[in-house]
Amino acid sequence: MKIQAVKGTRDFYPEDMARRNFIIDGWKTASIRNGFAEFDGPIFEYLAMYQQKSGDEIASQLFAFEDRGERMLAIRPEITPTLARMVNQRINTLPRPIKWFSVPRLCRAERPQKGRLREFFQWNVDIIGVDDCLADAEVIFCAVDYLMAAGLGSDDIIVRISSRRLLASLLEYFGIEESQLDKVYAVLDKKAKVPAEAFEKMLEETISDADKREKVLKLMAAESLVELEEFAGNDEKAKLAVDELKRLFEYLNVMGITEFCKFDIGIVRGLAYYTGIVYEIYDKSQQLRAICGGGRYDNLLADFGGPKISATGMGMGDCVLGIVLEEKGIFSKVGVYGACEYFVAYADDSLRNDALNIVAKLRKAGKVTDFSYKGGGLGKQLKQASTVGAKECVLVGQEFAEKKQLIIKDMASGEQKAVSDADFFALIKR
RNA sequence: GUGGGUGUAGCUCAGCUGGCAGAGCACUAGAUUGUGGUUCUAGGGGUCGCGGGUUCAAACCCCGUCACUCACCCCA
Repeated sequence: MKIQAVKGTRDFYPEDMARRNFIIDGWKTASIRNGFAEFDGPIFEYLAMYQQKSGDEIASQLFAFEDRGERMLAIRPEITPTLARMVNQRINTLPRPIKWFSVPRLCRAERPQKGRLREFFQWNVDIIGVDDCLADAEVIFCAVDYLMAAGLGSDDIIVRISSRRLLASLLEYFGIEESQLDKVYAVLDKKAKVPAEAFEKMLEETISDADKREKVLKLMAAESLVELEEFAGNDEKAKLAVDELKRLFEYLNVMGITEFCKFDIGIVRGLAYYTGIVYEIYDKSQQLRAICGGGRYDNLLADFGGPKISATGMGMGDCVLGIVLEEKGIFSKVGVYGACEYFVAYADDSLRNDALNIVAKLRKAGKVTDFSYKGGGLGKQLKQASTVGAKECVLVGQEFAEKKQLIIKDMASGEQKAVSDADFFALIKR
């Protein structure tokens, strides 16, 4: 019976693994550079933990199972609940602000499509215990800092930023009832995804009052914060929300990433738990789904039985990001075998043990070293050295047997020189 | 959950009106027993997704089925 990989999963052959590591190493380095500490939790948790937040409907998209103790468990579809659980458990002893990151492997039983699989990696960066939008600015900076380090610029990506609080207060100010907000959000979220006519029709079905609808349409056309101030009028809540956004953009400006950032009132995000600033990062071509999404979720810890402490964070999956890096040609620079520093080749089988001895010495000196099991002529071995991308070859030939001399060959230039093995290892050790 | 597309060598795919199962890349070996990348030559590798039907004859036509994939729905 031929077994194949499960739908929506990936096999990571060495060349794929090189790309995956390129992404994940970049994430970790950027996180640490920005002052975040790494955490992780178990790969499965109680099913109830995810149901509690997301409802039964979401449970059908979980990989859930029962263990032998009749516990209902689920493979983690996100790590935020685990983060909330872990922080709550030690809330009184953790120094604040809590700046944590994680790169969990996650599973969601959805229909796979471009940029979305059933198993993937997601970089999460969170700041807990800071009310000020400076924390939001720092999370955004961290994401942009990574993307820049990976080789993407403001011509490639855009951070679209809005505020749930602003939208909620303005909609309320317009006279839309609070109970209707979630439905309206769902429609507004479609603004950039459907044609203008279709959008207006959807809005018509949701908001019956033509006057209110007109206001909402005008609001959605707003392109700057200045315009929003006019909408807010004298409404205190709306003004506060606009002020917060203005402060956020000021921080982003001071941090020098304004060119990446754009106010976009169409950013709503489907997730119910966002409470304030929300944002998504997109490929500039806009052909792909979001690379990254995040925002403020001030009720999260409380929802999981903890104190009411504010939090903000973002998540970035490896699937869409991988497509973008591929399209921009960034992956082509990621080598698979590039690490091999020395390849030791021997001219004759009688020199094999000498070669092996040299291999061992090089490895003990910390050098990435390889050699041929088969031997069979220098030509063969040099070919193998090329295949594994060796930088230099150490040739062990008759001159080694006679006078302990090695030939060091630079594989890029082809130049080679003879040195005594004592000199060679003295050079290596420094 | 809905709709489209595709299943042929390890990979990417060609295969006409039904008539011996193909190419490129990759792999292995040789040209080259003390010098790699290039080149040339040869070789290995197939349940044509699976099951049934039509036919003298099916990768090709028909029916069914499975898998993958793309787009919707949804998106924590």
